[in-house]
Amino acid sequence: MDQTDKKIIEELSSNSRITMKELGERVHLTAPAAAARVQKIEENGVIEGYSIKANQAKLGCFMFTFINIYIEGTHHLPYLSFIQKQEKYIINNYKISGDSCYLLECRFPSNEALNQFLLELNKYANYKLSIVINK
Amino acid sequence: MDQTDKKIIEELSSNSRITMKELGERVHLTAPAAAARVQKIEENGVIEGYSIKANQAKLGCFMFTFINIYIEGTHHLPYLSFIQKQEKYIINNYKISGDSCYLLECRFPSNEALNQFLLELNKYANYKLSIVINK
DNA sequence: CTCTTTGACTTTATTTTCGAAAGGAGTTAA
DNA sequence: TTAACTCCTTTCGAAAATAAAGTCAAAGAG
Repeated sequence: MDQTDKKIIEELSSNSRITMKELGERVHLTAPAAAARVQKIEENGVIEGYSIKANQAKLGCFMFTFINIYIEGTHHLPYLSFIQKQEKYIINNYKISGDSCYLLECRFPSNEALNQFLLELNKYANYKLSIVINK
Repeated sequence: MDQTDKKIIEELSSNSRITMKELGERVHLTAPAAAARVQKIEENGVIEGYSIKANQAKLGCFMFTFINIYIEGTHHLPYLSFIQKQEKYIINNYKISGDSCYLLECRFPSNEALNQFLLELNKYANYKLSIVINK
């Protein structure tokens, strides 16, 4: 993991569909050399996958939210199995140290979907809702 | 934006370095047809970019945090210009409705970097720190 | 000091993919 | 019917990826 590898990760972060030839040029390598490095970085688990940045609003999900989860006592399992079933709304469930137990990153297609979700969620945990206005 | 387009976005979300030929096969199209659709989706702004999922811990950033930002009064500009200068640590700055004004998503390479950042941050805003233990 | 090994790179050659162009099928409307 | 449009496939030359072979420098052993 030298400077060239870091540059490769930087370049792929900003555009992962770049060709190996172009990537090579940007880090002063030939295409095969760049491809070999990328493969090694993948094998080391530093690159876990290739994805897109999608505009959620244009995909019909105009509500982007963070939900702090508060669970009394030590029975986290009912909550955890609940959110596993709700994967279509949930982007990430962070276990955190601090005020609350978890921080849920979610998106919803409508107010109704959000409302329904919160009603269900309330059976398992208390929450504090934050709606993202802007990035 | 029909079912095929949604499938394309799904496939590219899970692997954006897939070839147009393979993408086409997965959505029952030829390579040129798939490429044409992807281009349209890009032009519509639904796909904003192509990126990687990098393992932050293996990149040497073992502290992943959320920081709730509280600003008294209406002078957000000093804070906003401060975080623009701190881009190397900051993944996202969400403007939110709810308890706090902003939610900062950050990663730090060390406790010292975090400490230094918080000392600086405190000149512009009050905060509440949450450290991510697990995803 | 010389020989060998190793690792990272380049060069070359082959296979695969891309991307532009042309054309066909289905739909809509005059 | 014909024209215009959309969306697709087929075709083919250009570009990129990939595999294989060769180069070079550093490190270690005899």
